[in-house]
Amino acid sequence: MTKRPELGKNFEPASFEMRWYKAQEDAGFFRPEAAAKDAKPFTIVIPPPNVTGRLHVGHALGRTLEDVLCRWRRMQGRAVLWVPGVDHAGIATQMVVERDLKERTGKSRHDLGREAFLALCREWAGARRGDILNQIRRLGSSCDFSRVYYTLDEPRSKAVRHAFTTLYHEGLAYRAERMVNWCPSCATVLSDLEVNHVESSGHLYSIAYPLDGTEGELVVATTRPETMLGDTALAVHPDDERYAGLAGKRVKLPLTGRSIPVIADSFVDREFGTGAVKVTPAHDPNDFEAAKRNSLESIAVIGFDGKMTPAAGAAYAGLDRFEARKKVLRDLEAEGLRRGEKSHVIPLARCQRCDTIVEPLVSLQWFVKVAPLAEKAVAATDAGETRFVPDLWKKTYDEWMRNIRDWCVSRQLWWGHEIPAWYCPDGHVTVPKPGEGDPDACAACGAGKLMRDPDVLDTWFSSWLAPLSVFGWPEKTPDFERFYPTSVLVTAFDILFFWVARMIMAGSFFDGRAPFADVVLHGLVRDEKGQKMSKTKGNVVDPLEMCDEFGADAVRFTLAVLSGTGRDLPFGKTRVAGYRAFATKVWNAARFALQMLEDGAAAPPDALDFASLGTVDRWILARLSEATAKVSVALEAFRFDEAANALYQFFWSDFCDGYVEMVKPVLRGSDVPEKEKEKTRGVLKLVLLDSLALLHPFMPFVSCEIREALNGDGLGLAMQPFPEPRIGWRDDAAVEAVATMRAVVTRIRNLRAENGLAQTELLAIGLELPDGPLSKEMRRHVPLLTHLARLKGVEISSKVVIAGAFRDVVAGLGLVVDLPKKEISSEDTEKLRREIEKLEVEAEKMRARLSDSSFLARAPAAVVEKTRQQLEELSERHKRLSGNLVETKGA
RNA sequence: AGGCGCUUAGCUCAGUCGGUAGAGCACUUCCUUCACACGGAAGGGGUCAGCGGUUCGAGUCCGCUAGCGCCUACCA
Repeated sequence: MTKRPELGKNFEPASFEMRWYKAQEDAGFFRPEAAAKDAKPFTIVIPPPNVTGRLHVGHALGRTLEDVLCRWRRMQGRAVLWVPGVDHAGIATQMVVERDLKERTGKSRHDLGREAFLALCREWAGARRGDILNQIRRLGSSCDFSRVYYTLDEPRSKAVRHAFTTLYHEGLAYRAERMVNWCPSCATVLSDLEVNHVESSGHLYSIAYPLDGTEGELVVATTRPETMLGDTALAVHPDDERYAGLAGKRVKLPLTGRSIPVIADSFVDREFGTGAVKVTPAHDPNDFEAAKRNSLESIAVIGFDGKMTPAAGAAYAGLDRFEARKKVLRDLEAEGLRRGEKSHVIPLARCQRCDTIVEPLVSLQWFVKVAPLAEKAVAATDAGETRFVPDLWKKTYDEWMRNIRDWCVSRQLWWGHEIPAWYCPDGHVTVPKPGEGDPDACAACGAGKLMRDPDVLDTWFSSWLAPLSVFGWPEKTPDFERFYPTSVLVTAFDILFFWVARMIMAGSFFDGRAPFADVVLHGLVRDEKGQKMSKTKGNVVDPLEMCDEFGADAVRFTLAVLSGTGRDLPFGKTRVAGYRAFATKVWNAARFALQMLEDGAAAPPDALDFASLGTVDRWILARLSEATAKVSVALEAFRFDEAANALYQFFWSDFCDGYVEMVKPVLRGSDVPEKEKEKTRGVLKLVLLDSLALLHPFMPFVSCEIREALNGDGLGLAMQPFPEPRIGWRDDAAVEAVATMRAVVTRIRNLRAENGLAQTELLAIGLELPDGPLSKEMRRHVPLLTHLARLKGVEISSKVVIAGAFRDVVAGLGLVVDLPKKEISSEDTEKLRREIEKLEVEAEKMRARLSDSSFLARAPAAVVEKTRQQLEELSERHKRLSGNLVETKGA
């Protein structure tokens, strides 16, 4: 038998959190095998953090919500499998390793060679992987670490190859020369999603192109003068009268002397600039298309290194593209061809990774034709196979799917999945069939000397397969059979397109089933003031440091409470400190309960006969049941904030401030029969244990530590049943009685405070209410009222006469308080007057409503009735409060 | 340029079926009484962005205006 822990006076989460994590992981609780054999699975695949990184608050949020779901479902008896993983992060990792290599040895990856560099990456990633997984553990995440996946390991490589070769042979993966987003700094192509569009201030320059053969010039406006060196035409709108007759003529391209045609094409916007536009097919997507339509030549004047090519002319070749811009402008100035400039806002495309301005370049790359996949994905989501939470994201998803463009999947990197494509000396492409090995000869010509494509695949090409590949797909493994499709995906909305949409495409296409039933999209974590966290602002909060300072339980609870309705969440130290106070409260309430339970036996839960319990006991059980129901309903709807708040409210207000204070006189009273005490101790223990179980998904550590002190078996709460609402515990009469008592006590305390009465000054009061169940309850609880409100006498009847006493209406009953000081100060009189005035205004509104025939005719009877009652209560209260004033005057 | 969202207490945010507004933090006063000062008790504080409409009744539904945020996009 394990020794029960003592709950120390100070709450120190660090002293037990990791002990509990290890105990539960070692016990195998986090594996689905811990559940009953026929248990229904509940599955989540973790969005794999980058191997380069350290866990940030965004991860902490996602992992917290996932863990709440997993722990909750596990307690409900489901076979929970939460698969952890790590992403190899192509560009990010390669950049970090390259930088490190440069710093240590001064060498570049090219100096080292591909194989040696990859070995370095593997070593580096391998060393980091464990750290990330331990950071996930630190948060309390109950993942099955026997099933860790890494997006670049053997099973995942198989899946990637299977997916790519399948797409290729279905005609959905193809190689083509297209205009792509090129990052000159990363020296790779990027997908459209990896480019950020940032509005920046720039200039719109006007340049004159002299007509060839005749007098005159054509002025065009451009934001990128350096590309003019690659112009192969000028374009005007066919219906533009200003330029009528110019189409078909030629102009002299300044600085080069080349003669280029003027064409008419309706893609030109007549309103913009001068209405005439230069056409640079090699460096602008629009112009690229226009060139195809008009059979124009394409001249690349900017290279993959971001520098001007020889085709730009000897004067410019080798210059950086932005240097070239300046020189072109100077040279045009010198030739007298500049026609002014104005400032202009340009949406600049920047590399998501390094912020370099992306260059549109024509290049031969691999693409995936995603439209057919998108169609399947939308069909799946339309059919409700996958639901979005909150569902407004469905619109965004649909919109993106409708306008989807082909996905460029090749990357000119070394770190990643190699593309399974081979080329023969004649340039034929050979891609093996799914399941086949590497080819020996060209599929087209049989040539033997094949060269593998040197490029790797976009990292997201492995990520989008995650829900399939983590279970060993395309193999029909037992895990795949049992756990695919998964239950829930939790992630931030910023990767809806990158990842979520693509996973749904992959699942629907490759397997025929969408990969998850629900997608929970949470907001982005910001700092306490709602500002974006950034290193430059210095407002980045490290969740692991927060766990060390306040405990993982507090961090988790805070994130859950803030997760709200999918909006951004303002997170920071003071918030976490606030919820650590809640953990402390739980801790101290447990210490109190333990003290009480030491005094004698507690009735075991199954021996508690609800009907035989006192009102206060029945009240707390009814409230517990209500709270339990709220938590369950909220969790079913993924409203983590509502669930957490319901627990917070119940535990602090009802249990600590209410129940505990009300049972103290019972448990400590010398005249209370032991039998009654035993029952109340039983209820106290039961409510605390149930609260801990309800709390466990949110605060797994402190809940276990306390339960162990109460009921030590060394096992904690992970496998304990999750409480369910009890219909038999519903007790409206008890709820009303206690609410009334608490309202009365509050009003008396309030009067005491307003009149500056000391605690030692005992008051005589009267409660006016008709005979009935409520008055019986009040009579029964006179000792309790006396204790809570510091009274010396309580008279209960339909009419209480105490000369000069203060009269009010509280919770529907008349309250008479014999205040020792009969004169009300002028300040208090003023306050009373204001209160009475407010009542008059309110009452007047109600009278007006009740005399409105259309209200009486059209409003539901219940609403009318309720209004009548309210008016009655208001009038009664008005009468009594006014009476206090009259008596003062008379005195 | 399109699409989506937001505007409620000093701050950060909830608000279900339309029935007359809540929480946390902060603030004020009192209290170290035997679970807890990371606490207790009692308070103060809101024209629900503005205008109009539907309705007996609007924070809630509809339209417009203003401000803010996000996403998507090949206007040089």
